[in-house]
Amino acid sequence: MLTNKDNFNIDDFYKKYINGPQIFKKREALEPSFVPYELPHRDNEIEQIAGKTACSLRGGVPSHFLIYGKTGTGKTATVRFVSQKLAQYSEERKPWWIYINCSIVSTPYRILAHIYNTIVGSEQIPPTGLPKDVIFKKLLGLLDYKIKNSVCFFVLDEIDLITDSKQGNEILYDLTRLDENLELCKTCLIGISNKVKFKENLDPRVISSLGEEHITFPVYNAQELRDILESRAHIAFQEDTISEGVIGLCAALAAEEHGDARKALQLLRKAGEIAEKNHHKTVTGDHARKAKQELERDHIIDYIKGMPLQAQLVLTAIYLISKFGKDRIIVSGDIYEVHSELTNMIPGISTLTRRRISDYINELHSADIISAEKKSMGYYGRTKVLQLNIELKFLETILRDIEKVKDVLNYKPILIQNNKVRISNSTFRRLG
DNA sequence: TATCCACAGGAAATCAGGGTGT
DNA sequence: ACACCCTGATTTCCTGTGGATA
Repeated sequence: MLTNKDNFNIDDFYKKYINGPQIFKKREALEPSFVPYELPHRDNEIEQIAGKTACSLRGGVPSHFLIYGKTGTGKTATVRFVSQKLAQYSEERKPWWIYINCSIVSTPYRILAHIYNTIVGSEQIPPTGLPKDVIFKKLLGLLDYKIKNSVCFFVLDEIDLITDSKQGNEILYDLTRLDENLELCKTCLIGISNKVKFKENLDPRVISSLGEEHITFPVYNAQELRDILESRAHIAFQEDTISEGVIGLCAALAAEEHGDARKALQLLRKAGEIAEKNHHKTVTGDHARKAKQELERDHIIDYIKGMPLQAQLVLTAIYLISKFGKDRIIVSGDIYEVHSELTNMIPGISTLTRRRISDYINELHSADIISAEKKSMGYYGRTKVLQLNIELKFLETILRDIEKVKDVLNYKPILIQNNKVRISNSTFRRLG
């Protein structure tokens, strides 16, 4: 990271950069959004999706279906790939494909607005304000008017993110029933999920129209990952810039964690960037290993910096307890207390309830920043015992960058100051 | 063995902040 | 100005629970 601390000269930097070795030819080819001309090891899945959607070429209506598979198994890329091919073969009845990433477009209103705005090509529906049913009616009119005699595919990526709420199920139900209210246009819903068991909290009515047919994407093994990297590297890098074995190494590193192709590609890109930054002519195994470390760090940093302030304060509370309470066991009650102390010290920040803190703890847990284990202390109640999963020093550097947090990083929480006894329970004494 | 602690975590309600059309 | 809409964050209310202790 470049800061303006010593003598960084931006002119020199750019000159050096321009004259330095050129590694990339087409960096975008390593981005997740890139749709390649060929998809290695996905013939089977391509065939299945093509099979399910082909009837649209002859005016038929494909039935809704689901796609399962872990992250980085090529689900989205394959759908995009098939959709592009399909478009080549449909001259009169050009189908529409509308992609909705439920992690971004996450509410019923916004899903409807997104579909509408995508079709008209401008932001006609404002981000909020209108009643849902009004948009729904407008959308029906639009579909019939604009997509006459053709099929509109809705691809809901990360669909599992909306199915745990009542309204999420509502909107899915509405979308699967669109056709009943349409005269000329037909629709097909494709749900993509990386959780296999997400059907559990799916409305039975939705399952019956969406969940009966599905396609499952298996994870890639190391050899398959290698093939994928090989073909992308060919597009992305200049000739002879990748040294022997780098591709295999990236594939192997990514295969360690369930064969995630997105990660493998990221790794390769990062390795290239590291080489480029250091003005090396070729990408080496060292670059790849370094890339792995940096990616992990970057991910944690981005995640923490992107959290809401209250969540950052919860993490800070955990940080302070770990820092000052050597060997002390961290339980949720302690976090609540320390968090309350912190919010009282920082102006403009409200104190939260236990319930809310509990949710934030869960979020940190599922982000793997902390580990948490439910534990019973018998007569002394039940709680969660937590532990930081990242290094204290590293966490400190991240927290230091957060404006409202950095001033409290040396605060010694009260419950640690009078270490000997906990007032309302003896959890500490018993466990410590 | 009944009790009781210190929470976990689900469901629904509330609030504030961004909007709408009339 | 007014009545109403949607959302995200949070609170309120609540039921459930493992196991040491009385």
